[in-house]
Amino acid sequence: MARAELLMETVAPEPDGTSASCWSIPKHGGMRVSAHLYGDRATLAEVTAGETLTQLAAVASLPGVVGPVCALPQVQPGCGFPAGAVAAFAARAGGVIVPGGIGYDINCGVRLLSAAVDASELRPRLATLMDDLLRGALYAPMRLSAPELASVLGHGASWAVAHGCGIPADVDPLDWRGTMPGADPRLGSERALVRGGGQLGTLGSGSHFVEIGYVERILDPAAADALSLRAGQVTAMLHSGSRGLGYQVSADGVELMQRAVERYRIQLPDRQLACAPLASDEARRFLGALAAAANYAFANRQVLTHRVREAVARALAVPVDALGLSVLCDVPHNLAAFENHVVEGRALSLCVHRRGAARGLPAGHPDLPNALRGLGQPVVLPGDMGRYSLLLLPEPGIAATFNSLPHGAGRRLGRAAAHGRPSSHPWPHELADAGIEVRSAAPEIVEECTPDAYHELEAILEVLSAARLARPVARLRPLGVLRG
DNA sequence: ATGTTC
Repeated sequence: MARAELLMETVAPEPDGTSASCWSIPKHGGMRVSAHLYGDRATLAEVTAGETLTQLAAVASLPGVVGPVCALPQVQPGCGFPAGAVAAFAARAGGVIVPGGIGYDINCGVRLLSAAVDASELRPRLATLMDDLLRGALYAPMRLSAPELASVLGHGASWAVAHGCGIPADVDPLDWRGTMPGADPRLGSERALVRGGGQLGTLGSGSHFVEIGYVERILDPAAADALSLRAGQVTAMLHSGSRGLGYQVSADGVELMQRAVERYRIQLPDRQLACAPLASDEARRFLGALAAAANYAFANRQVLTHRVREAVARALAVPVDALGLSVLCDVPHNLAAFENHVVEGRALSLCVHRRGAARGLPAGHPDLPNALRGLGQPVVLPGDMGRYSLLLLPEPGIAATFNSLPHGAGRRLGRAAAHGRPSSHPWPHELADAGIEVRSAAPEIVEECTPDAYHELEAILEVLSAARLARPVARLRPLGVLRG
């Protein structure tokens, strides 16, 4: 059957009045649960044209899955498991852990900082700042001894704070306060340990970035006030993960699970969805390594935060303390974690996999720190470096996605497709004209980041608002971008 | 995403 015909038969607005912002893919073939797709008609058309629909159906057929499998607006085909998708599994129902449902960059995420200083103060020093960051934040690794690395893997962001990178309050807004529980510092792989020893405090390449910007517009004054956000103030956003260590843990995990699939005789629709029962020894080993790699990423973003603070302070010739550059949020988007959810009136402990998807806890959630209990968990939604990003707050409807949001604008064009663009698109000169300072070790990376390679954030926001997943609090505008 | 093929 042609894929378009399959979609015509299986995707339809729900009878209970679900709007065009959420589409249901009913169970068919081997699916154990339905899948929900959040998006406008254009998103639906993209999903129809590619592999995403098949991949969603494959994920929805895995053992112990608790529906619905959710596809967020920027969803795209991934390695077996779509990027921008969420799937939850119940250990008691034979649920599994799926390394492919986390992604190769374990606990890759985006952190947002906001400063007490105004953008007008920074603008004259911007070029100097970006040159400084290019030298100091892109690749300036800390060398860790084996015991030091073990401590990083066990303690995450707090290790970095205890070693001079930041202040204790930095970890307050972080999930698990920056220390994911259950970490096994042995990782189960010597190679992963070797790779981790020399990369802490490095940004990474590809889509990883540091962006210096400012609050362009407040969209929800009461929420912005509660977060001490005001128009004009300097922001810093950084996107980085667990580097070679996380990659190795993930690759080791896929290999481990491919053996587990045979051992437990799991029927797989796609080899890349290799998995093991959450109750198995294989899962126990992988989950320990996963938490350790997540902690490495938390520590990495903390070290990078320290580097950014030092560079901004140097640029303005003020002490670091005077910047008030505080952590507004730190949003992992490649992770799996055990969480309590209520599904069809039943309280369940679920292992929620978020691949290219953020977690956003709604107001009142018991896992929120006291300071955010009444407001909900702020989530930054990065756009592209020529336009803007958004700060969001979860809305009550977010329970429908297991408290998940998209992780950014998402690529519309592949990185290769963004190369060799016609001269009618004089990117990146447009950025210079707009006063945005771009730095990268590799010029072709900048070319890959042309705004037309990304989805419109506005269209994503419309879907999030219509589905009552989140509301916008502030719009952030870039001033300078360092691309890995 | 990734010492982009140990």
